[in-house]
Amino acid sequence: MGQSIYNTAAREALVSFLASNPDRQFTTDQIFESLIEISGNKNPGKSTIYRLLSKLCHEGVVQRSRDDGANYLYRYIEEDRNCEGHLHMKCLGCGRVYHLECEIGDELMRHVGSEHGFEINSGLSMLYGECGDCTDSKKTKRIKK
Amino acid sequence: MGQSIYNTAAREALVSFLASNPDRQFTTDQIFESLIEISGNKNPGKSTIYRLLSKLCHEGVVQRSRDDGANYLYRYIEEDRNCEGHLHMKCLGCGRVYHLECEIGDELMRHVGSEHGFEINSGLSMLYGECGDCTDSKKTKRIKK
DNA sequence: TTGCGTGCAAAGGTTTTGCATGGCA
DNA sequence: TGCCATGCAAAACCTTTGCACGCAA
Repeated sequence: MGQSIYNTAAREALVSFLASNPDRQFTTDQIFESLIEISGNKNPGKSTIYRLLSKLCHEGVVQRSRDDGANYLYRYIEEDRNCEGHLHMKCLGCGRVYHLECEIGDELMRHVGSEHGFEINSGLSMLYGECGDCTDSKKTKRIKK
Repeated sequence: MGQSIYNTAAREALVSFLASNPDRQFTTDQIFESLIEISGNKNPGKSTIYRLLSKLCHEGVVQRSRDDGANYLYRYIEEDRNCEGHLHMKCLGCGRVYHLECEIGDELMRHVGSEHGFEINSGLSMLYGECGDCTDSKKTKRIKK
């Protein structure tokens, strides 16, 4: 039924790149450029990357999403992490995704479910904002002026 | 400085359609088809719709966003409603957007800000899931079988 | 009458697909 | 050896833009 997966150079390069940045999302262009840096002149072609990303999504290795921006975003899903149960927050400054593994998140989902009749799918939901690192670096810049 | 706005048939048709569904998001294709139904053979062209939607976003009348899906989504912003302060939940079944104007949402944003250093932008954030109406209709269908 | 709005067609950019070849198991 | 993967180019798709004409104010 399911097709077998071949371990090729392109697949390995892509997965290892994404896996080394598990809390970041990348556009396809960012992926292309990064793989050129890593693989040199033997980098995989664009259609290969598109096809691999599509397969990895089906395999549950990678999550595809989209901002308000133009293009798709891909993020590696850590194997030992079940992201189904908690909410995520994405920093609009640096693009990092933070896991809200905290009682307040569960509480919100429970409350919304029981009081408002709305069952939140935490895996698909995303809160956008600015993380502490980015807020701090902005402050630093402001002081420097 | 700012350009003046002309009240044309196309603009009126588009705004009145979106305004009559303030809690729904539409793709451009859905908008095209709806305007054809409403306006008949004198419906506005696609480029006009695209240009109008772009202008309406700048005017703050419409909000543009994107799901995991392929295309842009547009939603009318109710005039008497300030959506900056609260979170939104979108039903994956019917596409409606619900406003979480509730203490628990504020609490989560405060907590995340003070405890995790992450400042949530509520206007851009979206929680996905299934609303009560859709859950109920599923149950009904199940019983009917 | 002025300047914005409109429609058509063409261009632009991203993603997908067809086909012949290459490579893993 | 049998499939799957790859690369190139072409196609498909959504969105934007140029240009001439139409229309609101």
